[in-house]
Amino acid sequence: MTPLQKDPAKADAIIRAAIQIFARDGLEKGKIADIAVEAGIGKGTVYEYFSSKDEIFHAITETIMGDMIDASEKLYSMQLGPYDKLRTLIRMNTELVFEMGDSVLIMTEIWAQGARAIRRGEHTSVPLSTGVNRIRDLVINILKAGVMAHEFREMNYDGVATLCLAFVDGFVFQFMLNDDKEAFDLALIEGIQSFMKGLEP
Amino acid sequence: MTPLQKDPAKADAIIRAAIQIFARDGLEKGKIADIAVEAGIGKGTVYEYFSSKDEIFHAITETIMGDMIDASEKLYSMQLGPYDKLRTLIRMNTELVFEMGDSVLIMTEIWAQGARAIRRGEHTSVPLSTGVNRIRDLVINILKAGVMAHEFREMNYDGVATLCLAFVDGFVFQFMLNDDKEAFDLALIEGIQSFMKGLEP
DNA sequence: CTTGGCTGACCGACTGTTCGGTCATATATT
DNA sequence: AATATATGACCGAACAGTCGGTCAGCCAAG
Repeated sequence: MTPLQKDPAKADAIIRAAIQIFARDGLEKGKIADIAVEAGIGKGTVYEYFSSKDEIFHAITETIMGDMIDASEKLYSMQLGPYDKLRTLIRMNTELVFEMGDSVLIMTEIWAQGARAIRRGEHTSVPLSTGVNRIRDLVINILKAGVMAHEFREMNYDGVATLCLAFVDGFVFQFMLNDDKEAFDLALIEGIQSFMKGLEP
Repeated sequence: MTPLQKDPAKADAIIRAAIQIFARDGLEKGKIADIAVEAGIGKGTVYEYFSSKDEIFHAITETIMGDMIDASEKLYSMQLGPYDKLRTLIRMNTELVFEMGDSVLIMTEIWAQGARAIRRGEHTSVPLSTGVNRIRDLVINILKAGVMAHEFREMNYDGVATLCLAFVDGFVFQFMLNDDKEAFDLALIEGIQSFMKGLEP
């Protein structure tokens, strides 16, 4: 949370180690002690950089979401037609998430955690939502541009944007239980083709 | 695990209570003591019916997956064309999962747990996989019938089946953070329409 | 000498599981 | 019918292990 003075590289090392450990053992079962060992520092030092386990969760979420948003915005600003832009965005994000490998497990749990927080009325402090909405906005803009350019059919933008994000999450979800990269690639090609066909005029 | 003599209604009550508590507090933070209170029995009695917390997870998974499989198989055996059958299967499952409400949070965590078990090499004891595969088989059969009847285009069955399951998971995932039922319905209609259009010849 | 980043032994709260005992009910005996 | 006996479901206090977080001191640098 607090911008740390100290050694920012060490904060980074802690985050990386935490991702390792939490992915392997789960958010609750993952121990601070193990994170410290993985990061090659003492347990107490972890608390010099993060004030609690929760804050580490928070930092991990921002790190991972940040990567996705950066990649998406970079792609968005490229010179590409809406059709190709959307196709690439979906493919890129899906592969990005898939290749996060074990981090996916963390995001899955953090997602459930966020959903619980929302159900409890704590609509604040769910950085997930803001991140997802950022990408959703990009998608909607691409869709609108595509309709304008007659590359896409008329549509309900919210519905299709949801479908689009659902595609990414759902696809990765399917392969969490079966990380056969080859099958993933095949399915992804067919899936994107089918999805894009659904948007044709 | 063991088929219990004793009062089966009580085992059921425990499962129901456990779903409540785990959905609210999470798989790890949900306490056996709270489950007992919710079920209106003593803490010790829980262990007369289930030998461990893990076994309760297991039972919950089978209960929920069982419901989904039953509904899917029932639909599958109905007299309907492939196009309508697939459309209905997707819609039904998506709504079923959405309406599980808080149980979705449990399934999400169990999914991550299962993925971890698989990564650890314990390919057994992941009832999730068998359940998912059961439904996937139904989908593939419907797709094949549809291609045969020229209701669907030629396709890679595995890829589209994955897309189909991804649709359900992903859609619900999107609405975990935003349980606006009206928006959900709208998006679902548009999503299914778009998806089905992608399968047309 | 002083500063402050670093450390790990330690503490205390927490919770899954156990187990000896209670009690309602069923069965046997008179 | 009334009483004695046996059964096993039920209970919750106690236990034992676990872990997040703290803090008193160490050590390297200046």
